[in-house]
Amino acid sequence: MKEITRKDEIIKTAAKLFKEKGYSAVTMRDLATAMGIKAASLYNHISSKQEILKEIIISLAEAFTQGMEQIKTSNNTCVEKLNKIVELHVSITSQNTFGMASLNNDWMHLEEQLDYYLELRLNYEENFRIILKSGIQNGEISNKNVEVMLFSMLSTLRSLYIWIPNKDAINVKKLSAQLSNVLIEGIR
Amino acid sequence: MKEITRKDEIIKTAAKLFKEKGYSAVTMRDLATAMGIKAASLYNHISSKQEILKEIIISLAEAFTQGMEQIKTSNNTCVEKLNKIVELHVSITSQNTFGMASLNNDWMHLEEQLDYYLELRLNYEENFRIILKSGIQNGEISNKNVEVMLFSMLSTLRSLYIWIPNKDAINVKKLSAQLSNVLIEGIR
DNA sequence: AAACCTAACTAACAAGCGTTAGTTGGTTTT
DNA sequence: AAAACCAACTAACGCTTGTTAGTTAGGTTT
Repeated sequence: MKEITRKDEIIKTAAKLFKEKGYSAVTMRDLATAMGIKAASLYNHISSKQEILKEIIISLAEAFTQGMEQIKTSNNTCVEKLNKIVELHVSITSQNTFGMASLNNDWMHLEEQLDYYLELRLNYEENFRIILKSGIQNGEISNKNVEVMLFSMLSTLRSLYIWIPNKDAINVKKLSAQLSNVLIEGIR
Repeated sequence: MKEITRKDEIIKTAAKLFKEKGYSAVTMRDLATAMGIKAASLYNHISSKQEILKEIIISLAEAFTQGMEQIKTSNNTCVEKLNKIVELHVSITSQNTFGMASLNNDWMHLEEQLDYYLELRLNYEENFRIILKSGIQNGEISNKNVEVMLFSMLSTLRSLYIWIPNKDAINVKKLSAQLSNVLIEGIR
């Protein structure tokens, strides 16, 4: 169950390269060189370049969807839910900064799975929006433009992959708390 | 002085395509088709694909540098300076959402100009950081982690290109005010 | 010992890439 | 009317792309 297959290694290496140059600029020969083998040998483990991208992006998108589902069905206050969302992003991102780059920058190169990805994303954003709106309604959150708030928070959370150092040594709880504080309470 | 050259049209069209698929995934034949001509004809106006990217990115990076220079030498309060920075981003982005996508996503594909771009970016971020720090020092800004604040604000401002509708019809002042409010005062 | 599996290899393919050379017809300048 | 310029064209180049076919050596299972 826990063992790392050769395919996993290829996907992980690919994610690293995709982060640096983007999906389109990374060739199968680049990837093979990084793995220390020949390009053709990759195809003993994966069926296509596209499959690698799909594996990276869809698994992450589904992790976010699942995390959001848990948060929305919890009976926390809206602000607590927002805290949990921040934590979700910090947690997932710190465990896979490379993959998050693909999720953010290369999703448009998905082929078969593009519609599915877009559906997940739209759903995620809508759940986020609902939390903000009900927070305004019950007075937890100040009555400002919802779309501006949503955009601001999501932009920051989506950019975490650029910023989070690439090690598990990161303190998820602490960083999440600092981020939540800045995002929710402002900087004044 | 004001006339739009054929080269300008090519660069503008290229920026639009680069936003959709990224620099590497856009071929000179794609660009030619979008212009209604053949790929070879492009070379009557530009010297290389790389030159197009350079023109898009460097002109924007220099616009930000110049804007920041004016803000830092003004004698406004730090919070007012932050307001001006937000306005700078909204203003530049609303005038060139396509180009901003390249600036954010394709800068690593610059060749000769990569070092120069990185220098401009580092300088811009440092000036931003100094404004935040002096705001904390004189009590205008709450004493939170500077890097978290900087990261949060910059992430949001850099993502504007995804969000701002692609027309000049946008009300720069109004959107800037809303954004500043959310970023500085928070959402509580 | 035979059969199978794994993970690499060499060689090659057809398609697509950025770019160059040389040409053409229409417009503007001399 | 001649010369120069502009902005397109056709044809082709050498190279790189993702991918396939077929092979091989070593380890595991039957």
